[in-house]
Amino acid sequence: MARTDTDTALDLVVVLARAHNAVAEHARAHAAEHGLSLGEFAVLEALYHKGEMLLGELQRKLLVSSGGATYLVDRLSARGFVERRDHPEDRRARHAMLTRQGRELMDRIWPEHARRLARAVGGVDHAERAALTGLLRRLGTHAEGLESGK
Amino acid sequence: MARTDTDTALDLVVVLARAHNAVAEHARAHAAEHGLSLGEFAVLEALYHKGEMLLGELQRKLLVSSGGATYLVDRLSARGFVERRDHPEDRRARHAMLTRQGRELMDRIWPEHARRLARAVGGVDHAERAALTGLLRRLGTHAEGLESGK
DNA sequence: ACTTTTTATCTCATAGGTGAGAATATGTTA
DNA sequence: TAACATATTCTCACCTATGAGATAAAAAGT
Repeated sequence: MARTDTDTALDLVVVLARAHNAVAEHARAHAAEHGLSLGEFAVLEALYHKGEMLLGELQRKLLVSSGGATYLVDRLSARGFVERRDHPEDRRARHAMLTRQGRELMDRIWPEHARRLARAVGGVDHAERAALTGLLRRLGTHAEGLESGK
Repeated sequence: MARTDTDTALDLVVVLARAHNAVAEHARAHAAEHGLSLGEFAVLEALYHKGEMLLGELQRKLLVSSGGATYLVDRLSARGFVERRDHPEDRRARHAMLTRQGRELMDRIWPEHARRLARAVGGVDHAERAALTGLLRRLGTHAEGLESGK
């Protein structure tokens, strides 16, 4: 029986989900070793690499809801890794930025995190990785561009 | 400044997550149109294509906790799409299976679901899809095989 | 100026899922 | 048989994130 385009598309969706889950699990496990959820780690990582960000920027970058951004920054503030700062010109807006503690934490754990992710995707070699990244980028961009209805 | 293997690995992790999220969002939106969460839809789909399954099999296939499997089957039972049935030989175990209603629901909505997923991954053509699927399968298998610690 | 619309964050009720442990059944071993 | 280990589902307390609405500020329109 002939395999249709739809069949191969569904296969792709399945392996995409499995691959993502497997990689995310490594990230989750490492974050958990330091008492952080994946969302919390993602906030720290974003601030670590971009400096300070508006909550709304965090929200869009991490693909969480507005309530979610508030929640994550609250939790990290309570533990002293992040602090809020009022925006100098727009009084609606607030920055989130790493505290010294937060920066030290990331100095300590980020290299290992990166190493583990590199190991997690180590099943494909350098050249394959480049091809895979290109195809996934195109796939993602296309899927994001479609209206979900239709 | 030279891009290291680690850099390309991190790029891959990022686009993998974005691609997966974008595709999953289409699935989520379609399931929601029929009042189903993604987890609920996944249960129906599994039972639709595999016939009846033990709750434990569902749990492993859907990557949810034992509590999660119970919860999902509970909700679908309450709406009459799924029913539990005792296992004939192992009295610890229970099957979940679609009711006639559940089967009719899936007859009605599955083709459209498949069509939407095919559209969502339509950014890459047939040949690319085959390559992508192969690479992702290898990536996922490798990542699943690694102990999360180390 | 005034009104309206948009933008940014926060609050809160709730959905959805986790994971430890209970309850029960089965399999294994002294 | 008794004791123990393992397997399966279910219960329950809890965690994380959502989304609608509140609040407030800024921007745009009249």
